[in-house]
Amino acid sequence: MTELTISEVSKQYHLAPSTLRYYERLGLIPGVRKRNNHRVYNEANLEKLNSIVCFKNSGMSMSELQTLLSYQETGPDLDNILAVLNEHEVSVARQLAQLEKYHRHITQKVAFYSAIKEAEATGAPRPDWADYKPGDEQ
Amino acid sequence: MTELTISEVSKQYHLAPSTLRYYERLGLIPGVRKRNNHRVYNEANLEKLNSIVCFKNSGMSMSELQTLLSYQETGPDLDNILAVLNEHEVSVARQLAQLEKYHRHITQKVAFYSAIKEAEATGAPRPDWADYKPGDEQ
DNA sequence: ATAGCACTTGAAGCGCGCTTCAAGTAAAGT
DNA sequence: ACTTTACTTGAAGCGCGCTTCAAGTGCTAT
Repeated sequence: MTELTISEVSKQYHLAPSTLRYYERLGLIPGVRKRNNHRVYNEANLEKLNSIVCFKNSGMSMSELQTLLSYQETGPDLDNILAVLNEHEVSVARQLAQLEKYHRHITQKVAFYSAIKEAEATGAPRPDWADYKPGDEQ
Repeated sequence: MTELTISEVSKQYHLAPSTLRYYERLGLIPGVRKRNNHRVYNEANLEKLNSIVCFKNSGMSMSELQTLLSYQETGPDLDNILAVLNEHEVSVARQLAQLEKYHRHITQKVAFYSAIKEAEATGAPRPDWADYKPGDEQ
């Protein structure tokens, strides 16, 4: 039975206390109890927070999060939850693919500029970006 | 010798014309020519734009981009370019790892709620999130 | 000539996700 | 008794990345 204060949660999750209060205000962390008017976070609260961090950091907006979490309160409304989750999964898969592309682009730029530096040092001919440029497919 | 108008570039890159002008204002796309006071984008401009999109969408801020592109004008300043590029590559690699984790979390939630729906339909016992929850390592 | 269209500019405005602020409270330490 | 520490609240403010706006320019079609 873990019970944490707001500053403990803040440190553990790398979120400012103001952010935690903000999330609660939006209705994202319902049912946070208080002792002497100070917040006390239980495991259920922290699990919600885990989800919030995951969804938010994977590109879900606050209002989408509100919608999703409202489906979990009322019912829970399995069909709507699954619809949102599936849609978000697709979105994250797309982001992953894009980010991998960008990562390749960046490593190629690193290789390119390293090659220029090499050439500069050895007096060899300047390399051509065309030889490094990522393919433009899609 | 490709030459595109602002609205053509806008469509091709899925960026509003106002965004293209904004980037230019920030100094991110230097040397855009004008014909009858209308912008004409050449291949060099578009290549810069490609880089901007890549770096921006992989989490680089506008001011970091300004810094990076300033290193490319003056010199170019290979050491500073490489420093920024290497740092950003590390950042993107981290983002990729995190996003993969989030993706796993989300697919597990999908599986969990699908299992609940199944159980609801068949009258089987309700599944337990503990059996789906991603490991909390790190 | 006159209208319409595609652009131009500088300045102001906007939405999101927090953050900061001033003022208050309640328990613990000296 | 008084201070310190750790929170509380509602409201206002902020930074980023654009976007919108009003007013203007110059080419083309009727």
